[in-house]
Amino acid sequence: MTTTRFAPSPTGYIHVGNLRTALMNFLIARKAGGEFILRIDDTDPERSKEEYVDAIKQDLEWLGLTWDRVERQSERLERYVAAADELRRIDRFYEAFETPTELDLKRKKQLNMGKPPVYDRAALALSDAEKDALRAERGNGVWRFRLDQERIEWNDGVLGDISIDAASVSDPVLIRGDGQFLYTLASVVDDTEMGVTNVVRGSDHVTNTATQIQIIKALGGTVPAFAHHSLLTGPQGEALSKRLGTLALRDLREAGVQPMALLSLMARLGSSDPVEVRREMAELIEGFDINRFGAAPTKFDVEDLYPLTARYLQSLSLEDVKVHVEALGVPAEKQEGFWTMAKENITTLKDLGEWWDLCRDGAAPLIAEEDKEFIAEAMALLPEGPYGDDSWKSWTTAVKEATGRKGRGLFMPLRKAVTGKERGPDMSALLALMTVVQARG
RNA sequence: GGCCCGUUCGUCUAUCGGUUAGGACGUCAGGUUUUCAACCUGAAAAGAGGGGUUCAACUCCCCUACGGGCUGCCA
Repeated sequence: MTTTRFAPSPTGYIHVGNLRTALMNFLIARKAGGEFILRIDDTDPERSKEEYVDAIKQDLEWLGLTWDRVERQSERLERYVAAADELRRIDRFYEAFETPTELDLKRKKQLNMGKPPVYDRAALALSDAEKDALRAERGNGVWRFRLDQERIEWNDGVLGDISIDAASVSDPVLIRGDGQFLYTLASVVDDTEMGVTNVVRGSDHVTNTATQIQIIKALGGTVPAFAHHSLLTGPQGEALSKRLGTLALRDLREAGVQPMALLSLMARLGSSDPVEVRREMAELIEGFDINRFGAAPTKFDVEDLYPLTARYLQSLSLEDVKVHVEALGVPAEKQEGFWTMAKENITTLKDLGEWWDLCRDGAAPLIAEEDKEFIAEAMALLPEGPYGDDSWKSWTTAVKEATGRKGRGLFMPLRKAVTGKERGPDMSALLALMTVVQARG
């Protein structure tokens, strides 16, 4: 069975970058009729917060990314202990005692000499007596996985054939000095034991993947299919991490972005498929193919979400938005007409209020100097509100006869005088919903 | 510095040696709608640079430049 997972660490709110990863994994699982696991990577008790766990779930629920199972790494520590024992047993694990400062110094030296900053495996040469001495002096060391120094290759779902020389990578630390298990080990153990078949993640994990493949094999697991999608950049190509502050999912929700608009973009951006707003998740699932994504960094512009949101809203019926319309206080008999009129002229649902205000209270007129006389004449011909379906037609016909104006020269000044704006809904539909025209005096 | 990946219209991309380099979004211009929007039609718009290989290169190879990632007792 196809099994995928989204594995956020609850150290903050999730943002568009995380969403892209989550969505891809979700779509793959759903398309294959498989299982989608939400795995909370909370091995770090210092930084993990329950509040973020809840927030992540809320954000995913808002988007309809339902998971079949929740797993928490903090509840699986004994599995990691077992894996560590196994690695020791097969002699792929060794304890090292360098302090962070020492390691830092080593790296700097290597760089100065033009050498790659790879851990020199000095600890491998330590005798048991030396280890005991170091342990007594410095406490427990870290545990590193001993890489086989060979080329590690895999066929990546996005990147194609990848080959990384293990000699260019340091033996990864899997257990910290304080005994805490690190991401690389926990992730590998979980993926293997949970039967994860497809791992989609950002290309920032490419090098990890090389070492993880060796660990998986060492533990006797099956290597899943890997796909590393490119990372999102800002519109100028700058690293997105600099802008993530405004790109948390909850901020987008707060700004009025519609889930399907966001999902439609994230499910296709960076692929060869066109970005089109979809009404249903099923359509996104149906058309998704990870192989159609490119390896180059993808520019993402938050602003693109708003036209998509607007389009999505246009496709909705009153039923879909009834609560919002009702919340504005639109009387039942006017709701249908109001939504039909307003939906073409809003970007987010937040804009709805503005149009209802106009219907209820009218608006301060916008009258050009040269139109003053014309508007005065026209307003004299406008009966008192409330208005109905024929009001606009009969009024403009009368104004046309009285003034001889027609076309844009007739309608635009009237639109501005009635609504106070140059752009807006169909005037016939709008006036029918209005109660007061302020320009009438 | 080392390793990995990348670079085609403004944007996301197609092209698996021979194409008028295609599409989508955006932009612009017409049309339609008695007004806005929508819609229809059309247009402008691209192979980072330099070397090779080849009858033929966007496509394969090398170099350079640029972009992204990794190079943690983070994930």
